[in-house]
Amino acid sequence: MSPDSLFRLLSDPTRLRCVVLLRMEQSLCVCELTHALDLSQPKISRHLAMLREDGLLVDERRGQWVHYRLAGDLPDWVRAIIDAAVEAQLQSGQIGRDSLRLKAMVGRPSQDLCA
Amino acid sequence: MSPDSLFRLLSDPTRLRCVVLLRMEQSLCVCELTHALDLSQPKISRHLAMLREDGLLVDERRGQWVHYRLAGDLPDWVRAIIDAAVEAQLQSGQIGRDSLRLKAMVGRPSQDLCA
DNA sequence: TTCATATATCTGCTGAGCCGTATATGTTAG
DNA sequence: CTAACATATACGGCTCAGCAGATATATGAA
Repeated sequence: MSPDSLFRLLSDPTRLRCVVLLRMEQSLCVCELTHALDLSQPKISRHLAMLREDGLLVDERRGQWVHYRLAGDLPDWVRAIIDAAVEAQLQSGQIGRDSLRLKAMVGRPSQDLCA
Repeated sequence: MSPDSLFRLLSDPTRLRCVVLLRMEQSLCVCELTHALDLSQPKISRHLAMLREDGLLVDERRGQWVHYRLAGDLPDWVRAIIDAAVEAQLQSGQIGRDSLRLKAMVGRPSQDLCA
């Protein structure tokens, strides 16, 4: 993971929102992210694939669902940048809107309500 | 300065190198950056203008030269991201190459050798 | 003024990146 | 098996960011 790669990845608002939300929620499946960000499934899936291919996220299939989370072996400077992005998105209110939609989602696979 | 803006700005390798070098050197004129990054003057100037227009850099004319430096009123999360980028570029060796060319430059306006 | 240097901007072009739609793949239930 | 759901990917189109090269502007010296 080079600085160039990370900043290129985070330069897209959709990818930034995914990364920041995953940093806060530990792990989310694609349908949860689709719902939280209020975007189409192929769009979310495509961006998650980019983040995965560059090693920023890892995926894990649990039954029908594929859960994504931040990779565990990220360098300190990557974590520092992500944490600063979380702080910034908190101030901008972007996270508020996204996590509000996430909490309002019914039947979330991550919440064992139907998994 | 929104997170989206900052990451979009830093997603270009040329802009990232400018910001990181300015973070380390405090203040540099356009010709020093052109020399250090070994890129064309119009290219450097265009990228500096983008960074200035979004408030990340400020410029100051001193005679023939225009010096750029990081803006003084940047939010903490912006500084945190820039500092992490410096750390990352140090590890990647990118800074080494750029500042080596900078040090090798003769007649640097910032060094009072000819200013 | 005229020349030299430093910086900024304009023009035209090309490729990267993003999108929506459709479809393929994988999983589970019946 | 088929149907329903979740996810991934392929396809085609489109916009825009970045580039090189030329030129404009600003400052200083002679």
